[in-house]
Amino acid sequence: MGIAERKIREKEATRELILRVSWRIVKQQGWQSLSMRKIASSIEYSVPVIYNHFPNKEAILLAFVKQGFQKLNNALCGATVKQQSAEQRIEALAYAYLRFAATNTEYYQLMYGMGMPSCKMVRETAELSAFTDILLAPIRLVTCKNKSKEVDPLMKLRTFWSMLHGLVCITHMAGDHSDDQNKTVLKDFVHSFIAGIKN
Amino acid sequence: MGIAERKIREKEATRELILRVSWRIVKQQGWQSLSMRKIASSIEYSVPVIYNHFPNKEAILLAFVKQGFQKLNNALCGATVKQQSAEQRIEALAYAYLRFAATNTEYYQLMYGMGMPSCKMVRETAELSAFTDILLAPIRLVTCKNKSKEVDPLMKLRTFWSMLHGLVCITHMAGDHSDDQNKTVLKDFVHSFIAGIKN
DNA sequence: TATATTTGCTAACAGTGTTAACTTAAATTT
DNA sequence: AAATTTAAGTTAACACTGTTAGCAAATATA
Repeated sequence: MGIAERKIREKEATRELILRVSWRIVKQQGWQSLSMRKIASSIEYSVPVIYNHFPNKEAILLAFVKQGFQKLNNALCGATVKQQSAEQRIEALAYAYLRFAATNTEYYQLMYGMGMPSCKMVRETAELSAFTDILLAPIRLVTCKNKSKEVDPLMKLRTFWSMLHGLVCITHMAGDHSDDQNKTVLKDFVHSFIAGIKN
Repeated sequence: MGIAERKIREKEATRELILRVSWRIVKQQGWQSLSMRKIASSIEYSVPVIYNHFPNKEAILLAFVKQGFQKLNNALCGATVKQQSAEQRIEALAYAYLRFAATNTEYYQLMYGMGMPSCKMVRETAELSAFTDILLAPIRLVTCKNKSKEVDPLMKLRTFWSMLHGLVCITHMAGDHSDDQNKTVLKDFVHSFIAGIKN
């Protein structure tokens, strides 16, 4: 009996439809003004139908958070494979991170700006732990190589992440998307960061 | 005729009452659930009265943003006066910044988390330009001293601010308020930052 | 074909920010 | 002091928001 399967397929289809129209609304009007009624009218169903696919509005936004981290992870992975040394990889990661934040502002805002409920989220969502793993890998390589000083890779990860996110925030806030200054700041950052874990 | 003056005084009094009860609500229930009706019932007036003192709700929150930057500026100034060298001042600023963010989470969230309308705000609000001046002063001192390389103080300010804010964000997100790790990361940051502007 | 189940709808509840219209109180002018 | 003007504060509404209970219709199972 393929009926059940067809139903599952249909359900999945409308679920993705909801996400698709939601994303269109987010891009057009900002995620602040995404509403259940707007979604409902876009998918040409009544409002309660949405609740058959998502427990609440937050779950829809959370889906985008995960989607965003997946995209970010892909971008980061794509940036590392080309590089040879761990140091070059770290630098490439930093550039890729900033490029992602600059070109996917809606995603980035959702990923970080949603009132930061992330205390539990960091551990629970797979996409986020994958993200930290990607950043951690080349850091581990460098820290292991030089055993003169004992440096905690997890601490260095935090340093690196703080650096990147801070730069994105301030850049975003200044409304300055001329990458001139940013690249200089980033270069500055990355080089001193790498120097900090090497010696 | 002191009537007009008394009226001005009364008006100012209820304005401050609005801010006072609003802040109480923010601290108790979070700024997300601050509402005009809650404010109205707290001040024992009807809702439209609030609009005689503030054009809209955002203006109330903006008042807290300014208040927050004033408090931050005070904390930063208090931290610098004790220090002798510019390098020590920079380090003290960094610690004071993190301490402020840790102890005044509500303020910090409002100052940065309000959907970042700050594009115009950065230039327009006096408290923010005062803030940047405070950070900029010791940076300028160090950059001027060493004329071997030409470093842009404004760029270094961005680097410094990014560093601090990024660290606050990630710390906040991790829900980790044990200052052990943070202090190590911050020390790491500050030293490499100072090294970056010296040579 | 009759029964059970899922699906989708309308309408409502309890909120939100904001504002127009009206009443009451206060201050000014005659 | 009385009449008029001005300011203050109220109620009630508008247009939204997320969420859910109750009911009708379409579908799948027995």
